[in-house]
Amino acid sequence: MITFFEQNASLFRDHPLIMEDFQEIMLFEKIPKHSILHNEGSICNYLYVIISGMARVFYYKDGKDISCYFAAEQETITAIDSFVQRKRSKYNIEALEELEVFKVSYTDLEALFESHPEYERFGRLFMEQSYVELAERLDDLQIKTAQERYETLLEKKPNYLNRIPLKHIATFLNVTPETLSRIRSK
Amino acid sequence: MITFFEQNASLFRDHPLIMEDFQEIMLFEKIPKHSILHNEGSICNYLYVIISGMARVFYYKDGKDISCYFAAEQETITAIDSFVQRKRSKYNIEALEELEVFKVSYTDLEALFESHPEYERFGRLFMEQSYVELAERLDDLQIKTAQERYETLLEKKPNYLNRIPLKHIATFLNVTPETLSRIRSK
DNA sequence: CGCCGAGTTGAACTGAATCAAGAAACGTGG
DNA sequence: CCACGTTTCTTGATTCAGTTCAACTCGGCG
Repeated sequence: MITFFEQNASLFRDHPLIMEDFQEIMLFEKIPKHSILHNEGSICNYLYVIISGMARVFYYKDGKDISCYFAAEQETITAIDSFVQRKRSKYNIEALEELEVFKVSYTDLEALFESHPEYERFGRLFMEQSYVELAERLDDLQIKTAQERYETLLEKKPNYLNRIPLKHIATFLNVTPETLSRIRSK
Repeated sequence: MITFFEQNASLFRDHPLIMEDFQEIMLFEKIPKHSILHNEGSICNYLYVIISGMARVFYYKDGKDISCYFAAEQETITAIDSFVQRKRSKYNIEALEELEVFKVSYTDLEALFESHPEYERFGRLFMEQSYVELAERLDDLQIKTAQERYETLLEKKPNYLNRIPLKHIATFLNVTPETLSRIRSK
């Protein structure tokens, strides 16, 4: 978890002591490769902070499996639609590698926000950061060619390409596996 | 501004009295049609809550004007990358109609968060909501055809189509004006 | 009026999808 | 540790959704 805080160090500038309370509501867990951490149609009650390993969020469109988010060490993952809005999720979460995570339940997190409102700040800054990253991905998808999207991913997240099956990278980039293969053979 | 709070009523369930402090830092402003509220390359210091009128966020890719966000009554608009991260923005904001807005400066908002940390909650919930909406748009862009993207917009934001020039709708949906025209002629 | 940008329509073109088939990598059980 | 079946990845040929280019219409505004 320390790495997670290092990663988000800027968020804690003003509240260096914040870690301790937060750590109390985190549960360490080992999760085997290929496990499904969350199933679509149910409400997602956990936010996972990844210590080691890799996971993805995906959903089904006309029976096809579409990846829409990956997370590795020091990153977080959850079925955001459900976790935040407390409704049934359209997303699934899968462990792409064996995972070591700290998980935080929605209930505990809410309770923490209630009892220690100073954590709200952390929550807000975290969401702001996430929003900006998502907006960048959307811009990429909106205007870049398949080739450019691949290059952007290579640049921003080089390690994804070694660790994630190409078929998932393909749907993430919104190309077919065939096209991705052709792009890569250059 | 009342409408803004009605729109986001759920956010205020727990803090019904929150409006008053917040209103103090809002400045009412009338902005003529076609004005540029924010220019790329500068830091965006304002969040605008729209009371009447319509605005858009856009940027340039290879000299082409690409719209990536629209906001109408009761919605908010800012150059999010810049407002949040305090860096030069890649985005511009333009009034598509004459606007009546309340604007909130970053400095005042930060000061409010500092002096009344209970507002952080509002900020967090607002960002969560925004994030989920953005994620939906990203999913649309990732897997839907031009036709489907148009239909989704029609369904979610029917009034956009009467009020926004089609060339902007086109770039927003990531199609050419020609394609949008053909889709519509059915 | 006449101009200019916005929108439409048609024809040719192209980036990426689809379909198909083979090669390589993976994992499971013997 | 190997054999075998399954899945993933590659490569080629064909097809198609959407782009590009070009010409024309319409509506607003000086």
